[in-house]
Amino acid sequence: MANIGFERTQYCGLVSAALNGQTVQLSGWVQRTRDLGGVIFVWLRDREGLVQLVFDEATCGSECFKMGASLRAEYVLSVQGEVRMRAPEAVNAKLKNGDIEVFVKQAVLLNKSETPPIYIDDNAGENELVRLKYRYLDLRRPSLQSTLRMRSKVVSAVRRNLDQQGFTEVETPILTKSTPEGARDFLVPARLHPGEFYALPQSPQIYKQLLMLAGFDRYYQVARCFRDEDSRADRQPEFTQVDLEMSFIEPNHIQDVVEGAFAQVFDEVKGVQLQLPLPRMTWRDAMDQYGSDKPDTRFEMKFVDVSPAVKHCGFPVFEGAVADGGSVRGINAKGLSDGFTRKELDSLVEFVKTYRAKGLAYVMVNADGTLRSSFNKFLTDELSKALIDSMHAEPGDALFFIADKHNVVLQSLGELRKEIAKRKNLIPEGKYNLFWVTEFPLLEYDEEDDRYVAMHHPFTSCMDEDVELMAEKPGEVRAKAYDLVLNGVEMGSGSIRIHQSDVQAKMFELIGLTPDEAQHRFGFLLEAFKYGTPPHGGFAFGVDRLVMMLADKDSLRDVIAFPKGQGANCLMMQTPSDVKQDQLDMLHIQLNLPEQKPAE
RNA sequence: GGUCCGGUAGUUCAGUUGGUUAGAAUGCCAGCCUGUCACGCUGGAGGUCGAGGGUUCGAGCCCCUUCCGGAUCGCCA
Repeated sequence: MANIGFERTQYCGLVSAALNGQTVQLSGWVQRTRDLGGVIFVWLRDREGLVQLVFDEATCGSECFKMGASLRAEYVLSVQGEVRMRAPEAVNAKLKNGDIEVFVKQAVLLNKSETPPIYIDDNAGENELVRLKYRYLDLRRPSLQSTLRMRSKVVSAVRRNLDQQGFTEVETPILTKSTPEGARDFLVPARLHPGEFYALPQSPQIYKQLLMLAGFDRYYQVARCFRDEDSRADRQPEFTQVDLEMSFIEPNHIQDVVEGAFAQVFDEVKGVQLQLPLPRMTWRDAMDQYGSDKPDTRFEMKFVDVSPAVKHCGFPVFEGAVADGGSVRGINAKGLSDGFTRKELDSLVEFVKTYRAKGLAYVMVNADGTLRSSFNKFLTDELSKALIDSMHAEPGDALFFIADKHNVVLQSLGELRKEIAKRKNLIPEGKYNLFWVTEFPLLEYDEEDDRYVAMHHPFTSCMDEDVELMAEKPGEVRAKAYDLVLNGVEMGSGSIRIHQSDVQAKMFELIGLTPDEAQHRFGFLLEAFKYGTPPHGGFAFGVDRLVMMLADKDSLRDVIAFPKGQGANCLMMQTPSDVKQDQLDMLHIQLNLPEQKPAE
């Protein structure tokens, strides 16, 4: 067998009828073989797709033919051969290039493979454990390949867009300082400073503000961020965001920049033209109408506050909630009065209970105008009229109500709204509702700690018109903070920052940091702010989530090459892992592990 | 920290009321086959039923503990 090397002339998936009659060299992995005895068909795969090889003894010679018969799945192969049209009856319409095949003249087996534990096929459904353990094989799948290529295009589009708008990309440290607010930090011991630790950044927030102070004016970074919190399908401990910051800027201008970048991404990656400027919705409206600061506006079912109508209705559950300072709100599932079986309704009751709602009340308006409800005993003529009027209900509608404390009502009814839309297919496909939620509260009350905490982060400035509220009603102060929301998912958030040292100090005080603590944690920042800090603000959005939405995936694992599992671990590398005692000794770290159960 | 789902052949799964030697498909191995394309045909190998303990004459199945994976509430400024 001649040594033909392995450098390709073409990608397998790109061989087409246009190359008919030409000799090509292809390199890739064996997808599948069909040995018919006298002729062997082999699908060869590379990043661009498949092509059918034909091993015919008359064309390739006996030695090569014998090798062809020994091929197995995932063997690495390079072949030289002639592209030929297939006979019309032999065309495979399922292959992109199923009208041609490559008659092998020479071949070299570059590597063998063990029988792989997973099939390299999008339709195969191994469980997550196997997929993550053999991630390098999982990544051979066309869907993961195309998603990661889409991700690369997204980041490229963002970079080009921001570069064009005069931004400078600056890298900031990964080894940084632990911050008391917010998520748990990942800590890194400092060998040269026994007993002291770096923290991995939750975001480059402070660095980018210092870059504004330093006069860069427009900064961005594709930044890796870390949070030591429990994972979810849409939350990884390690993630990537596009982080940007601008000086001498108003919120509208930052939003313009971000919109421009998103428009370019949607255009280049999906061929979708976004209508700019994007719509705005205040946080208050979002909460009142959808019970969420990241509403999914692809479908209706907006909230109606029926508290005034039911204040004295005689139904203890409704009356009680209002009397306790809570509320009663409802949604109208149009035309679905017959859409729910008894069992489904029960499961919806259970569903809202996971969000701490005590129950779910419903009224079905039958086609003939009669009513079926979960609280018939209390549903007087007067109450039904009040509810039907407030909910704008018509025959055929299904009304759902939750009565509880405000935040419980908002969250549980908001989740119910989404759940009903999902179950009843009320969400239109291929729609991208991208918009801003503005005027977030500056602070929210943390009942557990009995203090206010920053809703966005403690560097956020408040709206000028709300400054006077600060002293007496801090909970009502609105921030110059804004989120970007896509189809009910938070894409990113930003704000105008505090740029005055005294205001920043006051903010730390407001969220319960003693002056000593503030000085210890952020003294450098308070000092820096004294040296001519320009007004500035910025934004950051999650690359992983954006790609997840664009690629229509349900899990971040599908858009990250080497993701962590639920336990923030890596099944492939077995991380985290223990370390040698001398490594710990060098760091002056002594383990204090919980007692192991004795092995039985 | 809580709740729920799952763990049986390399893989995806079935396994009835607790009852003989734990099955199917696919993959794998061997043989046959010159137009397959999820090739076909014949034969074969392949199992710590996640682990430990208990109940029982008898456990994949019931009970307890535990490990692993996933979803989710809390948490995630």
